[in-house]
Amino acid sequence: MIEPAQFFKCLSDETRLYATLLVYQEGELCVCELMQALEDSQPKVSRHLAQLRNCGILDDARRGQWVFYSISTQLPSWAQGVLQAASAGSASTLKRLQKNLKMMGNRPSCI
Amino acid sequence: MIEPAQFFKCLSDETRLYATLLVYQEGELCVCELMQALEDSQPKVSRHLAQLRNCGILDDARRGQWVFYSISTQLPSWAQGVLQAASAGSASTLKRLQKNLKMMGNRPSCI
DNA sequence: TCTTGATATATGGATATTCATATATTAATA
DNA sequence: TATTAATATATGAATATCCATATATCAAGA
Repeated sequence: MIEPAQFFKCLSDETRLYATLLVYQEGELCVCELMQALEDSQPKVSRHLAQLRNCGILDDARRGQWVFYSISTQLPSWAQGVLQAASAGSASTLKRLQKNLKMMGNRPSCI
Repeated sequence: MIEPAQFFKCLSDETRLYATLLVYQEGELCVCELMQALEDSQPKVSRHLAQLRNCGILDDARRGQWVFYSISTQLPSWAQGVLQAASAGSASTLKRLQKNLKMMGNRPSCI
């Protein structure tokens, strides 16, 4: 079970925060979708996702060549409350990142 | 206005997290009360409080020889939502720290 | 079914930077 | 002068990021 301070440390990095909030909003996203949305390099995104997975914030599941990330089913409800509040606090940034996502062609989620 | 990632970075340290939650629960506390509650050294507590003040999470007010800290009136509501959720996630630790506080003699708040 | 190449993702190593803490000192108030 | 609080400095630990490379999957074609 994740401790509050560790949870906040994970969300203290913008890449990890927005990756988490995007997954929270969208349900699940693969690495290449998150690269597009966040406009970041593959190794950078991958490393941060690994950290979120190791902390128990995200689950991963491979389907074909893609690895999809979703909010961990183990995440306690207080932490989901934090994500809800953080989404409100990041509304304008999230809107921009979700626009990046929509502009992406050939999204694996749609196959 | 504090950004979500910066806010979470501030709460990612246990001293700052619990100092903030204690102030959130108690209304206001001075440095020496927080030292007792957190069982930490004065410079350590002071340094973290300065950081919380600089980030706009806490306000400070000197009354006589004591400096009292309270939740900033500028703190946006999404951030207060996070503190509410974090309090639930830290319930057992908070209970222990508040016990330390109650055991303290000569509390400035009571004068 | 065995390559070959393309795409997707993860990781090792190197480096630079940030951060927490301890100790010592200073400032302010009573 | 005693108490309370803030700050300066040094040090070690943690962290982020980059580049290069490794692994995994899939799609074609022989």
